[in-house]
Amino acid sequence: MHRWSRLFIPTLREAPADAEVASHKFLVRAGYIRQLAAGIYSYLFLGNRSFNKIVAIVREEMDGIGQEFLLPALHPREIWEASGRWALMGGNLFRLKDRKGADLALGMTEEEVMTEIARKELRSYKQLPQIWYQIAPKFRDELRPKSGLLRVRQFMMKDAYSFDIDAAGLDLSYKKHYETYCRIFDRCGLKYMVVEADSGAMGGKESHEFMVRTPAGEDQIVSCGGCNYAANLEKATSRLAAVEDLAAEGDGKPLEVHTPGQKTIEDVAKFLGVSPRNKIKTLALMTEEKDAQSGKMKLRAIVVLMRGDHQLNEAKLNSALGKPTRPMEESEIKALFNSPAGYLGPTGIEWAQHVTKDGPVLLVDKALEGRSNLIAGANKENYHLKNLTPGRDFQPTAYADLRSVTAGEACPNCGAPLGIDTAVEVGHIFKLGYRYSESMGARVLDKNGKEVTPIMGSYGIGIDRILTAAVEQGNDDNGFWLPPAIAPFEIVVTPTNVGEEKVKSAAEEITNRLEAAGFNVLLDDRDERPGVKFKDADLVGIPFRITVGKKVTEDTVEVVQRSTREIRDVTIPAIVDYFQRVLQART
RNA sequence: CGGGGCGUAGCGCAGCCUGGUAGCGCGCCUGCCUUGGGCGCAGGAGGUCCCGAGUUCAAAUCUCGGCGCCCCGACCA
Repeated sequence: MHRWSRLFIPTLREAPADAEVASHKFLVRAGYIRQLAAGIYSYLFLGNRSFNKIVAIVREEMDGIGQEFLLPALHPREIWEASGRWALMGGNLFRLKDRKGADLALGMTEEEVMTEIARKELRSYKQLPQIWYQIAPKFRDELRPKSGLLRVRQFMMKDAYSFDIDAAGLDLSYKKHYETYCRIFDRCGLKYMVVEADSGAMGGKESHEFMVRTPAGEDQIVSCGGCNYAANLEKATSRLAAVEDLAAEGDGKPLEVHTPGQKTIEDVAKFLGVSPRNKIKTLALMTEEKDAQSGKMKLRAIVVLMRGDHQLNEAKLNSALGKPTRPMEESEIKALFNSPAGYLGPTGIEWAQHVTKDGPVLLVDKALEGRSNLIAGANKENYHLKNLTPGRDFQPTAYADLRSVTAGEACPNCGAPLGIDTAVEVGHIFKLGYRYSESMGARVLDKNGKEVTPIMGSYGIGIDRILTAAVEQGNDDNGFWLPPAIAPFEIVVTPTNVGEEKVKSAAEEITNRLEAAGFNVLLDDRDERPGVKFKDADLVGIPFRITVGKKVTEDTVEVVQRSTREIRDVTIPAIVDYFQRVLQART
């Protein structure tokens, strides 16, 4: 029997001053977690119980489609070199040296280790498909850990990897994960959305994120109220209303206009009496790439054109270019384009006509494709150009979707207005493709005895974030309530006065019977005043409370549902039946 | 890495400007009392004032250096 008086459940009346988000405040106040260092937390008794329940659900569901491994967290530099990520991951990868001076890394994901096993062991198409997973700590040297358990340096991840002979096989492995993830999050009692996602630094094509809406989240998700379209802002698109182009002025050729001191889009549009929609926003960026001949890194100018009222989406730009960029400095703009920074425009510059060719790259957002008589900087202090038409007055390297969707724009599928919410990512599935199997040299023989590279997928779930998201999803001023499936206890039994023999023994009896029926029950046998015990019961995330008080003389207790505060009298003999009915859905 | 803030008892904070006895609330311990929403009374324990150096007769307080933590931004599977 779990007696509160004997357990370590250090609840706090006040939240630590540095806690900002609800989950952080309450998990600390409720005695679930304690901080060890920035982004590093210990789980105490209640936290660990909840954590273990989540792990059990994930494991049970994953065992339905895959096999569990346990991989080392300490990785030799060599395998990260082999995949190319030693250089790519930058500061986010924890690195250390052993006493001999050899470089090691703490695993942030395990594509390399899993692929290394596949490379050495998989020989034949007959061994495929494989789905291997593990539940293990991951490490990230975050620039800024924050929000309690939401962005941390060490966390527990369920990571899975699939190996298939061909794309059709990968589709199936991916689908299995998609469905399994839905079952996992359903069983954990989370309200979640599945959104199309950008695959970012992972490479690969198709990708979905499992998101829980909360203001504490760090992701923006775009969703449609009219259909099931949902996507991460990094990936989302929308249907734009047609824009009326300006009429050509003069002979229709680019026409210089004097715009003294007008630098911003807003200023220029107002000054010329046009809408920002008829203006071109010119953004100058720099990226680094390897020179084909010398093999040395060199800078490459990237100029991006957006519709005046649109925002550049960095994630989209990154995936269009395949590498990150930084803003160009004023001196660089001057040196490369002989233009003052506020008046840069696309004309009169020899743009590379393909990304593989030398020269500055001109990427133009699709919203400008087919437009005419636009206005942009003239590469000359205090002047802009009218009558600009892409393709006629300048030749873009390429058109691409580079724009961030804004709330209220039309859904690409059905046209209904789109909404934007903040959310926290609890799961992410990727079709990786050949990136790791190729670079690390995994090969199997196919039916025809020919060597082929297996195609991979990778699939993650943040265990800690399931708990955090659940707290974010269910809390009020007094504390939080977890879904029964992941709560440390489903029921807390609160005798109002342990000094009264009848109350005390009834509480014990009820606890015994519920435990015998398989429920997780916490008996608050502390000799405290009722107010203290009620406050604690409200705080610690347990979804049901049984108050044992005066009504024991009538063989009756009160059952309180934490989320709704609904109170119901139940007779003691009926208590087990009652919870079997109410908690029936639990697994 | 840029900007801002903080570091004094387990938690929340005051004291610092203007150098001299380290303080408040909650929590904790003992006793009495009380028992349906963080009771009441009495007594008590608990501090390298983040670390180091300096100035000074004297430093929580002033100066310099370092470390840690939080927030905003940048970054981000």
